[in-house]
Amino acid sequence: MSRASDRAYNHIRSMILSGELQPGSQIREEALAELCGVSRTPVRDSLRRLETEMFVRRNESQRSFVTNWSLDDLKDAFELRAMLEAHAARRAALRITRDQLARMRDHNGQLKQAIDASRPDVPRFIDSNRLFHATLLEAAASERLANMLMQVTEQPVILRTARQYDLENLHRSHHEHDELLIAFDNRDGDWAAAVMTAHIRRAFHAYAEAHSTDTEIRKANLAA
Amino acid sequence: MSRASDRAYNHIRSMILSGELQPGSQIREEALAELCGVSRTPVRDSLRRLETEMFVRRNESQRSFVTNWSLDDLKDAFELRAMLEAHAARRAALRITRDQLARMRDHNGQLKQAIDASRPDVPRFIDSNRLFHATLLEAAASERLANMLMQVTEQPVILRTARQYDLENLHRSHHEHDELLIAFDNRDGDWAAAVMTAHIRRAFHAYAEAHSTDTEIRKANLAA
DNA sequence: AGACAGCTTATTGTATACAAACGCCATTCG
DNA sequence: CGAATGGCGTTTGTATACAATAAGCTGTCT
Repeated sequence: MSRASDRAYNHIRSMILSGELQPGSQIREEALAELCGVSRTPVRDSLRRLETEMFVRRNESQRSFVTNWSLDDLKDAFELRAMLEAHAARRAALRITRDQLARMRDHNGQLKQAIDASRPDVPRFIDSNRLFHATLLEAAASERLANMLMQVTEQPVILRTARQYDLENLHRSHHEHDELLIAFDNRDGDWAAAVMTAHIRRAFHAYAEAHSTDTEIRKANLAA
Repeated sequence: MSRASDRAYNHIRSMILSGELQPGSQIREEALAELCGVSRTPVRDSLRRLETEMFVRRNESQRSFVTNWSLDDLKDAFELRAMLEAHAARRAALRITRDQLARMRDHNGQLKQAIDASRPDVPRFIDSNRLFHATLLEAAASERLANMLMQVTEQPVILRTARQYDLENLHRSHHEHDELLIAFDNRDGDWAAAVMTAHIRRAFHAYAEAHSTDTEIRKANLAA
């Protein structure tokens, strides 16, 4: 999309991600337009897009609100993501090219370097991880599947998950990716799908654990 | 959405479904605006929406075209639909209320009446079928899943599938629905998911068979 | 006091004018 | 002759003004 529209979309999205726009709060088109330095037209486009991505919700009289995520919503998104990624892995196992496989190996190598450093390089981990999954999706060769996966992957809470991984989880990710690559080598769709299911579900588990700890800490702080 | 915008959306969508707008053809905003009797603004909204639903595709320079479906795309959509509906069935089996179950039974009863008449009432079959699946989706209680399923169910080719069922397939649908209801009664998610997978895959098989027959006939006509 | 009607204000929806981008075609230069 | 370039027409993007709708408020009537 064009410049103003893109700018508005990215701006609003990042304001939601950063919490600058609080979950549940109403957002008005004109206010956003001023914040983004564009007119209402591109803002409206962005809001429609963010609405389909479930970042934004509209009430019965067309007013927009930042979506307020419950733990159930999150579980839901992860469940769907696990299913879709497993499906993608199965398809990829049957279709992946030598070149794509080589690129996935490379991305996983980069990922390993990022976590083998004296201090883990989390941004680099996230980037390699993203590229790994993107290449897998390319190998799965289903535009529709790719679109759907974006919808469940680009959620605020999911985006923050990787940052909450401890070192052990980072290494596990690397090993799971490795196993995935072996499954691909063997063109074993069932294996690939199973590894991927476990991979995503572990990610959810790691998040939920960190989250519940957070919640407990927050409760403790409030009590004090 | 509001009146003009809705009107434009439905109008354009139905023109695509009816073939009035040919697959692959370019569509210009202003032309559509005139056809719908509205300005470009609501037309643009509609195009964005139809684009996320993959009815419309845009090239790299933002021009819009009616999506042109390949058999692979179709297979893809059915595969995803089978997976998502099975997931929905599994969730529904664990959550469905007495009321929802009663409504599903009722819809399936209506469906039976539609096909037991001396001449099957296909529109009524389609409507009961739709309500049956909608109630299942309600029982599955995942807004995100519902949105995704819409995306793969509302496709032109899929919408036409039901019309291509022969009488035997109509009856099979009824029986599969019945089995699903028994699985729900027993709160057996695995069973429900398996029945649903078979249900959707049979639908695809029926479509593919009719389609290939069509194609063969067309080829024969061209050869003659 | 409570409820409801009518007015006022806030917010979104639509139309339209203008700006920008892009494709196409012709023309020119190597 | 072919490729590059520049202008023209077409199509989409953006801004803005105005219309429609919904929410909130106030005052009145019961």
